[in-house]
Amino acid sequence: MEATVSRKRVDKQERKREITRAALELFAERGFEAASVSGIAQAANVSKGTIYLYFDSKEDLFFSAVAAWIDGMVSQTSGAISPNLRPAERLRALVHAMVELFISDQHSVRIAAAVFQVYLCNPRLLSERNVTRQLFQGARDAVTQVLLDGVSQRAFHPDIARNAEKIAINLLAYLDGIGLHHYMSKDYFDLVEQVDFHLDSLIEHLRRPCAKRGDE
Amino acid sequence: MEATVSRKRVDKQERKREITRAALELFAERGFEAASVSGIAQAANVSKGTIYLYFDSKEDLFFSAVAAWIDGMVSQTSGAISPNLRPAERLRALVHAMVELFISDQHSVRIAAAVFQVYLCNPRLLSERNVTRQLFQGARDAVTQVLLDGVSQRAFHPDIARNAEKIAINLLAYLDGIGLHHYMSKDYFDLVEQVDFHLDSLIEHLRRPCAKRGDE
DNA sequence: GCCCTCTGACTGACCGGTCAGTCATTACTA
DNA sequence: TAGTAATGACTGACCGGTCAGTCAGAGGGC
Repeated sequence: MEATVSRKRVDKQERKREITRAALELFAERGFEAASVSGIAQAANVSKGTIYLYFDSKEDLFFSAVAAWIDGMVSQTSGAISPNLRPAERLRALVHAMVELFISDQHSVRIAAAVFQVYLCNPRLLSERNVTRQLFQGARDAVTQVLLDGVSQRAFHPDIARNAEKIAINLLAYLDGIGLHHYMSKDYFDLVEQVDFHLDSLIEHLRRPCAKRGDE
Repeated sequence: MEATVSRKRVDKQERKREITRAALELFAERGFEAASVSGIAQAANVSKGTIYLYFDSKEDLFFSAVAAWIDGMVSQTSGAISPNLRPAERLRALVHAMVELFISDQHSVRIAAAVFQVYLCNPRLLSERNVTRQLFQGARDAVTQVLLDGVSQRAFHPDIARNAEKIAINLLAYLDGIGLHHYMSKDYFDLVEQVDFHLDSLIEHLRRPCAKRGDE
């Protein structure tokens, strides 16, 4: 009865971890909606039914996978924080370490994007998961502001003025994703190098509505 | 024949614009996958079949909607750019104006997130739409770097040190989305105000794995 | 060691529902 | 009437989630 060690085939914790790992992989690769539970089951070498022995729903699986990812990041970073620092300093150090880890992890951007979009598209989850609306809006606003302020500060700061065009075009490309493709199909870095020669046609192109595939 | 004013019911361009507008609304609200073509048709007051008279596929509709959104932003901003500036300066001014507009548009973050995730989850599109892989990776890296550098710079810059905790907790909350929810169910802003008193338990909480719903 | 019982982790066929996309039909104008 | 724009019922695929049934192996009696 007591001390029930691993009984049958595989340790339940281990199996749950395996499913979680496969899920995180697929959620990061395809996003929440496009990642199917069947696909995750296949990747974890279990049947779809098994997933539902360990998780209540796809949503539960998603947040469990993200939580496991966070747990991993936190355990990797929090150990190195000196306990001698004052609390506020320790939090700063923790954030700094997590940012470093975040950058070094290939999947981080995709996972963060998936989490962000799931919350964006399901405001209901904010209350269901005890995340206050103010908190989320604060986070969203902070991300937006930091993203945009950061870009504009970088783009216009004199110290990095020589990279301004590169960053600006990156932002434009990020913003439209397609609007510049007819222009960008030429070598983009060549464009940047010769920016003064091409800018007129670029802006001219931007002025015109994007008339892709002709309006018949 | 000439000056083809509204012929049948509605001008085709106008109808296409209406569908595009409804699509952008729903894509922004629910994301690419969760926004259904039927729903978009309903929001545009047309039938689903009509959508396919104007667009080849849902994907085509999505990128057309985004392109229209970009066209709108560009036409709103490019007109104000003085032609007397040197080309590089004009590009900077254009970016600056677009950033301003981006911030002021409620849907911008959601649309950008959707575009970003669609590209993240469908690398195939990068080549199909003549967006070079380098360009996209550049954009992604720029966004990531700017996002994280911006957060850490802000958090650690002495001028804004008094907001550091707020921003740090925002970042943590953004990163995990759920890991802090048991903590955050208390008033988050109270926490920030009394950060020195709560930080120890916060970090203690972060150290422990998130054991939600018990592992049985 | 052997056999039998019993458990529970696991399976995969199946369900109701939704999706993107199609096309025969209708509605309407010129 | 001729011709086109618009429709919405329909299709086949796939979705998340369920559950009756399977079977490897733990455990107990001898």
